[in-house]
Amino acid sequence: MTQTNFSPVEEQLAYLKKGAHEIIREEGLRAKLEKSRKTGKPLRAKLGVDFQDMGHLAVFLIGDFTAMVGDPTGQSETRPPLSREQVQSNAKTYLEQVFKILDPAKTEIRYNSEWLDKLTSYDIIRLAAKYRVARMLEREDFHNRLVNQQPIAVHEFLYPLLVAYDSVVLEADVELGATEQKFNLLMGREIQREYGQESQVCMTMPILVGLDGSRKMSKSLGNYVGITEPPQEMFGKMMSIPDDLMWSYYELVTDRTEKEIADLKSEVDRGKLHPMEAKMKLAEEVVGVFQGPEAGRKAAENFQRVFRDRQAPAEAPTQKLARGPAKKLTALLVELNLVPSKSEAERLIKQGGIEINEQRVDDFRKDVDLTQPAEFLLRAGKKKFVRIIVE
RNA sequence: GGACGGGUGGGUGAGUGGCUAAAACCAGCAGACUGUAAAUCUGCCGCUCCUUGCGGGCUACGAAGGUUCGAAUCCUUCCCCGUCCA
Repeated sequence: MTQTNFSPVEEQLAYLKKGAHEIIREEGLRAKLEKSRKTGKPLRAKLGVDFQDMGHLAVFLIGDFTAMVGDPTGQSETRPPLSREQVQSNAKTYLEQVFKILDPAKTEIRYNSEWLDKLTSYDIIRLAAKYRVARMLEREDFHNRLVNQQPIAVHEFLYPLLVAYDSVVLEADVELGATEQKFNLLMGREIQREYGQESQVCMTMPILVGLDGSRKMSKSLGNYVGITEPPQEMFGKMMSIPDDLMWSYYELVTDRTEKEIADLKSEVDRGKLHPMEAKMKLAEEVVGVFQGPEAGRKAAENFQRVFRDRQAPAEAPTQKLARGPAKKLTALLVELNLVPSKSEAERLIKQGGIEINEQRVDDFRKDVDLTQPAEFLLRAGKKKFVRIIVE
């Protein structure tokens, strides 16, 4: 796991700075990088992709304990505590996604219940004694709620302390987080010092704005692209973002350098490159990052066929059907899971959303002949295609 | 412990005895349009059956009972949530 030949410090630093919003403190980071280069000991980064690329060790921390306690959100609301089962199933999904970007060999997965479960009341009170209420209230969210007379539960004060304590246990050199996590990250620095450790460097990264172009990307807000989603889906979602938002995605998600991005942008601004072209490129690259370049290219081609040229996709999923008596089209649509109910199927047909072999179907009472072998392409709505084979 | 307020379709939320499968908005879906799965416009938007009709049946307004020809709407009990006071 140890790796002795790190790149020169300045090189590493430059790479790491791309996409980072703020580094507290850059000097500290430089010092740590220098030390690690000398000793050949990789830095331990609490959640860090880029660090891994530089040969350091990423520690992916799953806050299973804190999730069960309930997280304070930025929405000035208290998130409900999750059950152990829920947390476990979430963790599984996280890891699935995480390993799309992190190299498992250079990643350490830790669950914070591992140590937090063991803390005694005594330990917790001692931990709590290391921080002041006034400092706690510096956090904007707490401050606002206090001023507006909205409730703040005591455990919410504990939460940042525990997050900070995680850094102590992990002996983190660097912690990465979204800008909104800055408070927690900084707290890690102070608490580590209290426990006689060298303070971690905090790197904050801009929050990725969701597909709606205004709120942060979040699964619960439903404006997200899942990184395990099928390429087609991912591509489509990327195409639906507002044009202006492209650049931030280019910066945060793709490997392009800032200069490349600036060049692209100026081409678009000068009308030399069509915004749609730029966005397609983006979508292709984003898919490429998670699913491989090949998948990106295919998704792009497919998108052009289906949406620009309005043709059937190159390859539609196929469904085999056993031969049998003729069947109502509506029933068939439900059976194929293209539509949730027969009523919905009827509506779709009435609205002209069903095509068989590129021919719009307008009789919702139509029967589909299944008595002899056949093959046809069924289209339901804009994006669902199924190649049916009756055998 | 006390005082109020509230639980309605995927979400917000109107509706206080029939005209309500339930306003409006959002989300979703389809069609048109478009550089796009954006924006805009139009339509749809519980399930199901058929003889596809301003058709029939079923299910639905926290839960269970009750009053009534008829209840999301009135009564009873229960469960849950919120705010304020202690």
